[in-house]
Amino acid sequence: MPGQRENQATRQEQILEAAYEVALRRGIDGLTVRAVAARARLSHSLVLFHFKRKDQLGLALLDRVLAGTLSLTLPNEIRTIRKPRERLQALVSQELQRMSEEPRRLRLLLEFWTRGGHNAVIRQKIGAGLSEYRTAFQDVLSEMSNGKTSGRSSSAGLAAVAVSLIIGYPVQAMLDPERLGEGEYLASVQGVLEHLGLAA
Amino acid sequence: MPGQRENQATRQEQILEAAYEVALRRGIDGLTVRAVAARARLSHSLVLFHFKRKDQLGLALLDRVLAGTLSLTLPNEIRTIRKPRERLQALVSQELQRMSEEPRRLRLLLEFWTRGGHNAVIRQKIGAGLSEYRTAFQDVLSEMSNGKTSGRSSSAGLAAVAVSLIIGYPVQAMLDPERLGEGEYLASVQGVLEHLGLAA
DNA sequence: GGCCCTATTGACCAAGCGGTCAATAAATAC
DNA sequence: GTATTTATTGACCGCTTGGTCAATAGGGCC
Repeated sequence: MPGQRENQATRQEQILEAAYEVALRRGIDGLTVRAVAARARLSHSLVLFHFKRKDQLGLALLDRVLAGTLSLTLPNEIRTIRKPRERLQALVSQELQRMSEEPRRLRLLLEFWTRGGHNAVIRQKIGAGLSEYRTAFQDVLSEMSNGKTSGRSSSAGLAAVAVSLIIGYPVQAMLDPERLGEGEYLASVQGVLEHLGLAA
Repeated sequence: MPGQRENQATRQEQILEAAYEVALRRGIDGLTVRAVAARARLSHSLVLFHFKRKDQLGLALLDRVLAGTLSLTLPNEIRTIRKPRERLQALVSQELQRMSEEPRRLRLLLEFWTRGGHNAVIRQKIGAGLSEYRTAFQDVLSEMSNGKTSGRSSSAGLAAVAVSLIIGYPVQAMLDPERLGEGEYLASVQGVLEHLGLAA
C-alpha cells in the first residue's frame, strides 16, 4: 500500500546504508537491487526510483567507501612531531592500523578496485582518491628532504611506497590472519623506514 | 552432431585456456560457462561435462593463475650475489618487474583474492600460495641476518613487507598508470631497502 | 559385427536479475 | 476542495544464468 512517505534525502541515505551493509556481507556480487531493498525493508522498485539505475547506486556506494578509507587526517600529536622521519613513521603507523581496523571495508574497496579494470568511471574515481591520498603523504615527505630527493628516492616514489606498506598488510592478512601478526609487520615497516633521509 | 571427440586431458586444458582468456578480458563476472564454451567453440554442456560444476572450473583457473604469479624462481645471477642485502634488492626488483609485466593476470588474482572473503576454498588456496611465496623471501632474509633478527624486524615481518612492496606497485598502477612511474617507484623501493641489516 | 563406454550436442528448465509500468495514497499547490 | 505532483507498491517482462537430460555418434573390445 503506497502511503507512508519519507523525505528524499533521508530515503537515499537509508538505501545507501542498506547497500553498504549488503556489500560488506555479501560482496559486490551479492549487491542486488532486491537485496538492498529487502535490507531497507522497501520494495525493489523504490530503490530504482531513487537511484535510477543500479550502477548509480554502486557509484554512490563507492564514494562512501572511498571517503571512509582513502582520506588522510593528520592529528595534532603527529603534526607536532619535530623530526620529519619520525613524523612519517607515526603517520604510516596510524594509517596501517586504521586500515586494519575495518578489513571488510577495505576488501569492499578492493572489489571496486578490480572492477575498475572494466569500468572507466570506477577506475577514475578510485584513481583520483588514491592520487589524493598519495599526495598527502608526499607533502609530509617533501619536508623530510627539504624539497630535494632523499637518497635515490623521489618523494612521489616514496609516497607510493608508503601506500604499498599501508595497504599491503591488511590485504595479506585478509587471507591468513593467524600467520601474519600485525605487530611483527608494523615493526618491520618501522625498521625499513628507520634510515630514510640519510645520504646513500 | 556429436562425433569429433578429443582426449579428456586435452579438452580440459583447452577449456581452461579459454576460461583464462575470458577471465582476463571480462573479469570473473564475465566468466560464464557459456562464454567459455563460445571461446573454445564448444557447447556449454560440454564444459559442464568436463568440469562438473562452474566453481570447479573457477578453482582450476585459480590454480593456474596462482602458479603464474605467486611462484618465486631464484635465477643464478641473483643466487650468486654475495652480499645478502643486494641479493634481496635484486630479487625484489625482479619480482616487481615480473608482476608488472602481466597486470591483467595480477588483477585476475586480485579478483579471486577479494572473493576469498566469501569463499573458504579460495581463501585457503591463495593463502597457501601467498604463504609459500612469503616463505621463499624469508629464506633469503634469514641468511641476511644470520638467523637472528635484524634491527627491530623479524624475517617473517620483512618478508611480508617485501611482498607488500612488490604487489603494491602494479596494484596502484592499474588505476593511474600515467601518474606513477615504475622506475620512480622501483628506485624508492631500493632506497628503502638500502640500509637493511644495520644495527639500529 | 555387435556392444558398451565416453564424448558431444541441443533442447529444456527454474531461478534470479535489472528494469518498466499502471495503480494508488499522501503531500502540496492553487 | 479540487488538481497536481511526489513516493510507493506489486505485477509483470525479457534476458541471462547454471544445470539437467535424452539423443546420438565414434572408438575400443571381444
